[in-house]
Amino acid sequence: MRTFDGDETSSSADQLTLRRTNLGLVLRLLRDRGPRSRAKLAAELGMTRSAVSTLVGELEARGLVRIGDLERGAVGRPGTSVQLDGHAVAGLGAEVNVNHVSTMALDLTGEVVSEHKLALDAHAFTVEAVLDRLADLVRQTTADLTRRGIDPIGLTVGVAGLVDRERGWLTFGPNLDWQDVPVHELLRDRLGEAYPITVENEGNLAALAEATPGDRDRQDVLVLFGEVGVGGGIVAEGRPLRGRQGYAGEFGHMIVEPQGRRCGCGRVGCWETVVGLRALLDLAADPDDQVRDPAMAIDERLAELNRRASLGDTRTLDALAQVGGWLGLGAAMLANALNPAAIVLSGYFAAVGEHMRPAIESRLRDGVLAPDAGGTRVELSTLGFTAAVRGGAGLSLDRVFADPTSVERRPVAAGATR
Amino acid sequence: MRTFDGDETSSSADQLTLRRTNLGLVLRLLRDRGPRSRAKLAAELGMTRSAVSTLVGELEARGLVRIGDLERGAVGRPGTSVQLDGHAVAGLGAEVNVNHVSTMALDLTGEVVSEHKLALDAHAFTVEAVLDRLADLVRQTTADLTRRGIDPIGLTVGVAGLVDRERGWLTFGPNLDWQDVPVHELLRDRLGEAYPITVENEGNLAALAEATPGDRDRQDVLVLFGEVGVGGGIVAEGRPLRGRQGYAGEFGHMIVEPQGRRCGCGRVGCWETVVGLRALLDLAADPDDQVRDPAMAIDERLAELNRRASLGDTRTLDALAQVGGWLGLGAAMLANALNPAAIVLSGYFAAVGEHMRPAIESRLRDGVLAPDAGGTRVELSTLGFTAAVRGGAGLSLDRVFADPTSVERRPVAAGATR
DNA sequence: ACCCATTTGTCGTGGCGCAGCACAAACTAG
DNA sequence: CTAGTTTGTGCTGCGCCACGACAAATGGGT
Repeated sequence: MRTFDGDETSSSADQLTLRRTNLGLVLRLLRDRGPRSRAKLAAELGMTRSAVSTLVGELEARGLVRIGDLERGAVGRPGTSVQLDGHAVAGLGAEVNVNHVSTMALDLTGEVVSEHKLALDAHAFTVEAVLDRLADLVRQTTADLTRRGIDPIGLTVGVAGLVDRERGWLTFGPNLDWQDVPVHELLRDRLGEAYPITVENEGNLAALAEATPGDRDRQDVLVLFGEVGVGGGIVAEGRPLRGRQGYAGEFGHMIVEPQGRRCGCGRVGCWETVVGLRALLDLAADPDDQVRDPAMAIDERLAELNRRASLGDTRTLDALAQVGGWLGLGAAMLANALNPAAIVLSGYFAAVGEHMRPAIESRLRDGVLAPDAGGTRVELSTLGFTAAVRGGAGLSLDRVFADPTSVERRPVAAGATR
Repeated sequence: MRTFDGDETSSSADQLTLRRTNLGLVLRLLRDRGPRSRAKLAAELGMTRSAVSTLVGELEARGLVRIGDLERGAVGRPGTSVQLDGHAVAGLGAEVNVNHVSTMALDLTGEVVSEHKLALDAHAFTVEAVLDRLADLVRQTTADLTRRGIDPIGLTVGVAGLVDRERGWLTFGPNLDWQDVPVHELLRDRLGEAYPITVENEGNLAALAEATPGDRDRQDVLVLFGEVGVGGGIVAEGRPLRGRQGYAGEFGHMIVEPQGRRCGCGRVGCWETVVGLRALLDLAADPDDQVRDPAMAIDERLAELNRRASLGDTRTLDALAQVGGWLGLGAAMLANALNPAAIVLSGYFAAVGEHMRPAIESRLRDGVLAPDAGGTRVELSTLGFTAAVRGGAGLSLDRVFADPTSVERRPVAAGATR
C-alpha cells in the first residue's frame, strides 16, 4: 500500500505529482542499488517497461541519468544500463564551526566534486565577518562547479548550536557564542537566490552523513560527536529527528553524575564533563604533559595518546577505559531509548575509539535491556571533520531525489556526445 | 512539493495510488479540522471543486463520510457540510498486561464504540490461556460492532515487552515473563483472518494515543509510564519511533545512579529504582503503613498518598518531591536528546503527578540546554490505563486514513434514510 | 417583490500518465 | 541459420484531475 506523505501542509496530488514521484522512485533506485537496465527497473518497480522508458527519457533530458554500457544476460537481447549522471547538478554543504568554516559539493552519484576549508577562530571575528568568509568559500565552490558545467542545486549550512529551521536562525550557539543570528538571511544577502539555502544543526547533518539512504540497516543511526563539547544527531527511519523546535541531539548535557563536576554550561555532572576531550586529557596526563599543551594541534595530541596506548602505557589505557566506560554508559541510555542500528563515534571519539571500544561495548551490552544490546553496533566514523558538510551536501541533493522535475530540462544538444 | 513516501519496499505509483492518496487527504483533513463543505475542502487542498465532489462521492459510497447540515456563509449559496461517518468501520485495540487484558473499538470519528476489560494475573496462566481470554474479549468487542453494523478494520495488540513487528512476536517480556511468543500467529489461529492483526509495543501505542494526528503541536510526544516498572514510548513527527529492532522506549533501565540500588533486571542504578512505584512507597511510608499493603488496590494507595500530600504531610511531600526530582532528571535527559513538544506522564505518574509537577518542571528547566526547556511541556495523561488500547485502535484506523479504498464500497441502498 | 452579486455543486471536455499489447531489435544456444 | 529469449519502443485505452460553463441557492439592495 502506498500513499503520498501527508506531513507537509496538505496539498493535493495531481498527474504531475504522480510523474514526480515515479521519476524520484527510479532515481532513488539507481542510487540505492546501482546501474541497471530499464527492464530490470520495470520489474523491480512493478511498472511496465514502456512507462520506465519514458521516465528514463525524461531523467536523461534533465541530465540526471545517462545510458551506459550493455548488460549481457544469459540469453536474449542485452539491456542498456542506466546510471546516475553526476555532470548536471551538485548539492552544497557548508559548516560554521568554532575552529573552521568549510564547504563541500557532492554530485548526484555521491562523489566529492569540490571541497574547501578555512581554519578560523570564530570567537575572534564578528558574526558578519565569519559569514563573509563562509560565503567566500561557497563562491569558490560554486566556481569550481561552474568550471565543470555543474549546477548547484541547493546549499545546506550546518551550524554548531540550536537551529530554528523555519526561520533559518541560529537561536542559541553557546560554543560559537552566537545568539539569535539570522543565518539564512545573512547568507542569502551574500550569495543571492540562485539556489535555496537551508540552515541545519551540525549534529543532524553529521548523523545524516553516516546514514545510508536505501540501506535498511543504516536507517536508524545515532552519531556521538566528541570534542571539548559533546553533541550528536539522530537519524530515525532515514530521516533526521529534530524534535519540536529542532533542539534534539544535545546529548552532551545529559546529566549522568549528579554529584560530579561542574560543566561549562553551568550545570553539574553533564555527560561532557566525563567524556569530553578535557576529561580524557585530565585523566591521561599531568598538567605539564605535551598532550595538554594548547599549542599542539589536537590531531597530534590524539595521535600521541594512541601511540602510548599501543605501547601499553597503563595510565593512558586506564584513562581511555574510564572515559570509554562513561561513553558506554551514555550510549546505553540512548540505546535503551532509541534502539539504533548503529552508534557512530565521531570527532575525537573516532580518533581514539579503537582503544575505547572494549569498554564502550561492554557497558553497552550490560546497560541495554534488549538482548544483545538490541542489535546496536558501535562504529567509528571515517568521515572525520567532514561529516557535517557531507551530510549537508547530501541533504541538498535530497531535493532532486524527491522531485527530479526541480532540475530543468537541458536544451537538446544535437548529437552531443560529451 | 510532494512525493510519495519511499520508505516501504519500492513500488511505483499509478492512477489508483493517486486516487487513494487524495481520498486519504480529504479524509484526514475532515478528521483534523472537522466538518466542512466541498468548496472549502477544495480551497484548502488546492483542488477543483469538481474533483473534490467525486472524491467525497466515493468516500460516501464507502460509508466513510456523510453529508450533514447546511453551512450558511455571509453571502452566496450555502454549502453542505461533509463529515466523518463512524457507522461503517472501527479500529480495534487490545492489550496484554501483567494485571489485565483489555480491548477497545474506536470508530472513524474517534468515538469509543466498545470497551472491555478483564482483570487477570498473567503469571497464573499459560501464554495460551491468557491469549484465549484476550481472544474472548476481542470476540465480545466485534460482536458489539456487528450488532451495530460496523466492520472491524484491523486489530492492533499491545504487549508489555520487546516486539518484533515483522514476525509479530513478543521476543522478550520480562514483566509478563514471556519469551519468544508468536502472538500474531496465536491470535490469528483464535480469531481468523477477517481483519489484519498487528503486534506492537505497549509503550508505543500509549504514546500514539497521546499524540494527536494533524495537530502540529502534538506530533512529537514522549510518554513515560510508571508502575512498578517504568516504560514509555516515543512519537516523532506523528509516527512511532521504534528503532531498528522495535526496542526503543525502554526508559526504565537507563542508568542514572551508577552507585545506586540494584534493579529487578539485575543492573544497578536503573531509573526505575528511583522513580518506580516501589521507590515512592519506600520513601513515603514505613513497611507497616497501609499504603504498602499489597492487599490494597494500587489506585487506593495512590489516592491515600494524594490525600496526605494535600493535607501537607511533609514526609509524603518530601517523597513526592524526591521522586519528582529523579523523574525530572530523566525527563531532562530525554528532552535534551529528543526535544519533544510534550512529555506525558502516565500510569501512577499521572495519579500523583500534580504533587510531583513542581519538582519535575524545575529539574527539567535546569537540565535542558535549550532555552525554556526547548518548549517541552509536562502533562499528565487523562487516559489512565486505556492509553495502550486506545492507541492500538487508533493505529488500526490509520490504515483507512492512509488508504480509504481498503474499505469496500457499500451496496447502493435505494433511498435508505434509516 | 424583484434583480443582482456571490457562492456552491455538477457536468462535459481535454490533457496527462500509466497499463496493456504488439512488434522490431539484439542477443544466445544449438 | 533458426528458434527462443529478452529488451526497448510505439500505439491505444482508461482513469484521474484541471478547466470552464452552468444551474441552484442564498443575501442584500431597491
